[in-house]
Amino acid sequence: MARQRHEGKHQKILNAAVKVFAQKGFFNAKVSEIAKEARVADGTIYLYFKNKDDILIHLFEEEMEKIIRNMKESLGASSDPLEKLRIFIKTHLGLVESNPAMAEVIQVELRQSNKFMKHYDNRKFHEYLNILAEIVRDGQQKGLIRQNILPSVAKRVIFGALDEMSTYWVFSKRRSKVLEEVAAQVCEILIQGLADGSSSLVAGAAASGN
Amino acid sequence: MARQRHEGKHQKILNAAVKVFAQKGFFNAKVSEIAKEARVADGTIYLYFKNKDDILIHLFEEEMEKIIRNMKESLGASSDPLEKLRIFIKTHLGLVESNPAMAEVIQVELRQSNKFMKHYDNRKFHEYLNILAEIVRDGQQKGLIRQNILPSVAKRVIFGALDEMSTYWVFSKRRSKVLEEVAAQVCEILIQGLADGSSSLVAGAAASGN
DNA sequence: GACGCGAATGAATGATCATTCATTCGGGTG
DNA sequence: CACCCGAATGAATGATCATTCATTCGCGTC
Repeated sequence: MARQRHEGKHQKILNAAVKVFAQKGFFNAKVSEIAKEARVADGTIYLYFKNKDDILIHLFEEEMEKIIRNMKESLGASSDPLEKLRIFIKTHLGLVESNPAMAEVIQVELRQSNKFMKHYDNRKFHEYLNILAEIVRDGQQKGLIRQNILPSVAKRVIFGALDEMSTYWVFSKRRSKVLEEVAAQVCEILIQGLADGSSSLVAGAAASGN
Repeated sequence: MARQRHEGKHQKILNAAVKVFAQKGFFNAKVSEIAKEARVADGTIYLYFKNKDDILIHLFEEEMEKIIRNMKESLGASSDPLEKLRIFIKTHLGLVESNPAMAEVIQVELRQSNKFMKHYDNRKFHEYLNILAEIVRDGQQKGLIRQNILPSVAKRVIFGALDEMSTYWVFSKRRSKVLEEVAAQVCEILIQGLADGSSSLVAGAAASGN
């Protein structure tokens, strides 16, 4: 059993960290708690990570990598930009639903990280945002999204909306089915908001009158 | 000079705290630094606040109160819900522009506060969000906003979008004039997104074709 | 079965701060 | 001026952890 797969403990520690960080927040989390949760000695943590910050950084990096890969794969299913937007939204909220603890950590600590780790520049997060910018740009080229909107603004409007919805959902204890319903509404608002009204009927999200 | 106006030091400490929290984040801020910034002895802080958390709570409470009062006043200028939305967006981003440090603290620590102060329930923040919900509800009654959107979802989509834009703007050092331009774009997206397309021409935000 | 060695342990260390409180300050009062 | 009292001070205290490292473990090898 000894001479463990290196990956084994590394991952075990990260999983424990997600749990503890989600529960107490990064700053109130004790390294010794993470160790306990991972069923590992305090010192062992330092064989796998430089320090407490380093744990958080790895959490981000590795999780964002998975998320980005997964998102790109899901998006591959369609070539229609508006449809892609819908997929993005549903996938994002779906991820939150399937791993609330991770979502909580990423949401809350992501903000923090801007300050307490001035050097860590968060490339991965920007890569994620830029998937959105790309979709918007593509939509503009195809005349489906209004030309006068800056993709860099749109990506933040979309992400911000999703993130705030997630926060709400993660913190409200009613982990009901509603996230599905919420996702649909967010789609409606954002897609109708971005769509170029001059091009005939918009994909179908804005079903109402018109 | 002694026997200071009580209010005097209370406010001086809060102002110092905003500066320090914005710079280092709540957890990395030392009480002694706040004291130094406020030109006050360490112990003096404890004559005005119960503890470090208490400083942050007062910051929230008092600032949100001002913001809410100010926002409600600005909104009084119009009775058209879509126009009100525009006003809300511009006012919110205007506040961020005029007090970035405060915005930074509220944005970042607001999230945190959900965790590290389980008891502090943040009524003020919800009050702020509910201004948005009210506008949306009103718009629905007047047939200007789509009926099938839950105000509770809309308020978070709007707030989330604004908040993310602010984060971006606050952190990017280019404090240029662009926030004005950005506000306009956010208005366009959100107003077209919420508006009931079946009612004739939408207020004017979505100028394009149609 | 004993030796070697990387992995793991967890008690001890040392720094860092929030908070306290004995002391001082300074102006108002008689 | 002498006294009072609330306000302010800041050095000292005590807790809390992150991190280290001397020691132990346990497998694989001969």
